[in-house]
Amino acid sequence: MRFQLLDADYFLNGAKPVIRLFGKTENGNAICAFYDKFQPYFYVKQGKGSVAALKAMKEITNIEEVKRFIPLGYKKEPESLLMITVDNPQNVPKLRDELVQNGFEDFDSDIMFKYRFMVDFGVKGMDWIEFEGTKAFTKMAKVTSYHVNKMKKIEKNENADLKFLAFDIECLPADLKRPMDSKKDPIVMVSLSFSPDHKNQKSLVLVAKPVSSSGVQGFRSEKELLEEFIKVIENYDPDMLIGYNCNNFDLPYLLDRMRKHGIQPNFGRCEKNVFSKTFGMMQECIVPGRIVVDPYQILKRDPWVKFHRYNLNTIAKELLNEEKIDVEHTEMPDLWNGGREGLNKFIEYCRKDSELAIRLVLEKGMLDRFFELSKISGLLLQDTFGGQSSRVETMLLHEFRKKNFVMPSRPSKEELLKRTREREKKELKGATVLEPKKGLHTEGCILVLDFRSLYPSIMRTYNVSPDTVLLKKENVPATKSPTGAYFVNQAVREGIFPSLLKELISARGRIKKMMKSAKDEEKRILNAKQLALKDMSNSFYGYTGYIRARLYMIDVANTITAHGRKNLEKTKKLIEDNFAVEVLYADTDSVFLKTNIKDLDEAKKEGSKIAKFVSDKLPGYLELEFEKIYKTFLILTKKRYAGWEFEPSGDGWVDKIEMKGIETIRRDWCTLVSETMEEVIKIILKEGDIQKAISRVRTVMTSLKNNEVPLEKLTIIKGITKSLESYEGMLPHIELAKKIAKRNPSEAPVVGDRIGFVIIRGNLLLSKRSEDPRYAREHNLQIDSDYYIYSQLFPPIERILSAVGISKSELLGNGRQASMKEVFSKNSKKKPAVLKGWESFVCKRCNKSYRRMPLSGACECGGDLMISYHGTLGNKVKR
DNA sequence: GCTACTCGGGG
DNA sequence: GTGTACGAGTAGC
Repeated sequence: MRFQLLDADYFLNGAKPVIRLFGKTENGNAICAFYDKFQPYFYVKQGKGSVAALKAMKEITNIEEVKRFIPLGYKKEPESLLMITVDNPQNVPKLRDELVQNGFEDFDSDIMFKYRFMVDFGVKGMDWIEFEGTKAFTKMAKVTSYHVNKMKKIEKNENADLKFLAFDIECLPADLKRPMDSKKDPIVMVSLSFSPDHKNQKSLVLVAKPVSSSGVQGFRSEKELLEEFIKVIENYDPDMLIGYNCNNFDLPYLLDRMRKHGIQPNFGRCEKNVFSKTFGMMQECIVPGRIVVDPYQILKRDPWVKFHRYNLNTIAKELLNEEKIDVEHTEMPDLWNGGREGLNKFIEYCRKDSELAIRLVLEKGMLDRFFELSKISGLLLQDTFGGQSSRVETMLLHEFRKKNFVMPSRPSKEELLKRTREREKKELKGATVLEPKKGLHTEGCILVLDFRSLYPSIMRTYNVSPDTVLLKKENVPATKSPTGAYFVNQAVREGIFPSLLKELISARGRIKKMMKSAKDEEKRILNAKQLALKDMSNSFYGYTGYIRARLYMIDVANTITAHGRKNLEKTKKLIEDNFAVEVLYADTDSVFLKTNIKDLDEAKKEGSKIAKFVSDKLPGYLELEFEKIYKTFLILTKKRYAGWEFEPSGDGWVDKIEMKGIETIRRDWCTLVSETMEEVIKIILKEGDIQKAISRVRTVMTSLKNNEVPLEKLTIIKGITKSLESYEGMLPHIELAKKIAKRNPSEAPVVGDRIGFVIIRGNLLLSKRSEDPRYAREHNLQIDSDYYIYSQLFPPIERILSAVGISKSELLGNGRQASMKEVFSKNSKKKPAVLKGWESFVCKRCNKSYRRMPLSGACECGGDLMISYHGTLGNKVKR
């Protein structure tokens, strides 16, 4: 028999642990395999511990002396350790603690039993397993089950056919002013979406009301509804249970409501109930034998793609070009209690949410990457949704088993504290970021070159690894790192990290080659695989500096960044000494070079030439690559720039505006600001016309003054995070919330609401002049154009324009106007004084503020200028 | 500019 | 479950 491993756990048969593997066969049948011949064990180093005490412990079934390497620092020979076998996994923590108290040092003692098993059998998550066994008749699984005698991993690339079920609940709040309360507020609806179809239906909505129609099933009570929910899941038997934010909301809520009605939340694939665990702010729900997929959590943690907001509506709009049905949660009670029409709307609203959730997962191939991460790291699919460190550690565990290493325990509270304190003295130094040549660059193409996987290459080139660093001076061939640490040469021993990286990188190379001839489905999977490999290779450096890592080694982390800094310096020098280009900027692993080449193809040639030249002169695996061209480039500060990018594509070029670190969209800006910023940047980069950019801003200012901007574009949205009374300061949205509450107590905003407001004209304090846009329109209130110009529009626009030499007063039209020639002239040596950050020059007499010192040294009105910092006036400026 | 704290999603 | 868990953005200094 063969199956693909989806989930695993264990149960006790008397005192005997039985491993339980859940999976899917090649025919798409759910299956469960039991293995009862595996014993828990861990290692200790004797230290000051007493072996006699050890032998007296009755839970220990065997003690064996073994030789193992400990991967903290280079050791020539393995050490003598005691391998302790235990009757029951549950006894391990207690025993371990006792032994540690007794002076032993523990290893491999906090590895979950299922992973211990998988590692020892060389099986990773989503692997295919072939086994011999006999059919089992047991209550310990609800799917076809077997007792396994022999098993092994087999090579097979395809994935089994899986069943997906997405769900969404709707609750009815008893009190609209309070947050949802699972003790009081019932679940009135649950929608389910299936893939493939369930009984020829794509979806189903269960409703706690006696209504029924196609795709709608009514019930007399919440209790009956919940019981049916469990039945449908059991009946359909999905592998994946999908819900948007279901880990934090839907599932815990369902569990609470089921508990209230005395319903066992048993909708996994065995006798074990569904449960949720809380840690810190997060919750995670476990459905034994199935995989809980929460698209919200997956998207939120995705390091490659960022969204402005992560609510289902925004995400569905961005990814599926589809929106939720428009129902405010405050109208839910009315829809529920009103007529059939409202109820239908509510039902379809609910249905749509689970449809969107399942479509996100399936149409966007959201799980592809995690299937591959699972196969590479060894984690069960469910666990790949978590952090990077567990991926690294599980992969290491597999490698350690092969190479005779043991795994140190997770750091204790005390150890964490120690590390934090140590960190204050011996900080983790980061990468080099060169001070950029600020401003607009349009004279020639800007070449961007960067190092192909810099940190992995460094680790491989210099054999940097936790198990190759010399903890004390030793007489072995070793190389000194820029930090002064020594790492043994590869000939002595290839480090575990470099060797794993070698495998990951060469596997990625193979996959990328295969991708070239692949298409459609195959190509998609290969792409997911190569991304997962890249993800994994990039995790190793960060892991060594991650404070909770089992193999936390700050010296190793520091060595890596030190090599990176040295390498970047060397690269800069090599380029400056040998090519007629100017290094405008460099950050970590990339350099930005200004050329005088106008032609894209020629620029590309030059870029490749420089990349090759540098790569040839750098050691080992370090390789500089030509990445892209910017025809024009605007850099404001370190990490903040925009460029008109051209990327080679086939025979031609594709262009786009690329922005890094320059935010055009922020929650606390109205859309007018975002739009204007984008336009301004586009004009500057594509047309190189700063005057046009300025006049664009002036046009916006004018239309603000003339009341021509629609209120939607001026609405600022802020959330209410606590009760209105508990706000101490004056905040516009809070004052508005109070106003609304006074006008119409039934609409009073509550915690969690987001308030949209505009600022209207008047003599009151700013925060008192916030108004509901609808109310403002109905009562024909005028907006405060000055507020929008000076407080909203200007700060971000000014940051951009000041980088191209335009001051605020110039922008306002009351200062000297910079001519095109002047703006573009390369070296206007007579630079007027320019202040940093939020500083400005303010006239003592008329209060006019200047970003740059006027040439006269005084204000237009003749008044003295003062330096203002954060709005506080400081020293008088000498004329 | 830097640090501390808050909040996210869900109804 | 042989365990553990964040990070971006904003307010406050």
